[in-house]
Amino acid sequence: MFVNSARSTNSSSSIALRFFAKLQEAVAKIAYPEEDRLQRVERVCGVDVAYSKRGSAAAAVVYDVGKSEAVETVVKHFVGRQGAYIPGFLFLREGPPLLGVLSELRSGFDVLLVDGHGRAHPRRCGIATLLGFVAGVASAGVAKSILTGQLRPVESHYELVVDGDLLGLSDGKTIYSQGYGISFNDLRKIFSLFGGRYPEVLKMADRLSRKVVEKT
DNA sequence: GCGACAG
DNA sequence: ATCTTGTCGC
Repeated sequence: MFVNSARSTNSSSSIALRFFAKLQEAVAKIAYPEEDRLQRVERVCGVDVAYSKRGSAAAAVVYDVGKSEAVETVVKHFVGRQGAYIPGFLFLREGPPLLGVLSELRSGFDVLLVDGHGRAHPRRCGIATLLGFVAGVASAGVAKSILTGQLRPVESHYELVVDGDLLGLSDGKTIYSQGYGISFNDLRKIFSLFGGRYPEVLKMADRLSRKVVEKT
């Protein structure tokens, strides 16, 4: 399977991208429950990918929030140049390697944290949502910059809104949004749990993936 | 047509 | 994401 990516990055430029866009729209329709689903958030799993010209490395870290320590770690190195990054289709680039490390994890966790957006996406289905759906686990997106929408101050934090839709929560820097199988209220719990900041578990996954890929 | 555009 | 020197602040 190939996807046009050279000059054009919009969803109407390629038949394949139009298909994937439809997939995102379909998953968005069944990903966000109204009722709360997260009973507890004691263990979280953070995933990230790092690159070099020769290849890439994906890391998954299961982390005990109460003890503030990693429970299990998995890293996989992939040889070869990765596919191009296309705005709105990050999952095409990072989905496969992330699914790879997740499948090797033996520890369980309450929610998957993905470096990127979930519902805060043009089609309401970023990599956090799609990865959670494919892996069959509850998930949330944690991004370092906005893809769509704007921040508006509310109380002591910010809300990410677009056309009147509430898509995420932010501390002004990091943006949290619903992934697969969690309500907005569940997202609030997660946001509060990490004080709205970039979670340590994702920093660990970031450092680990970079460490492995740099020696390539 | 123009600008924006997770990582 | 990665590349990459200097610089501001604790």
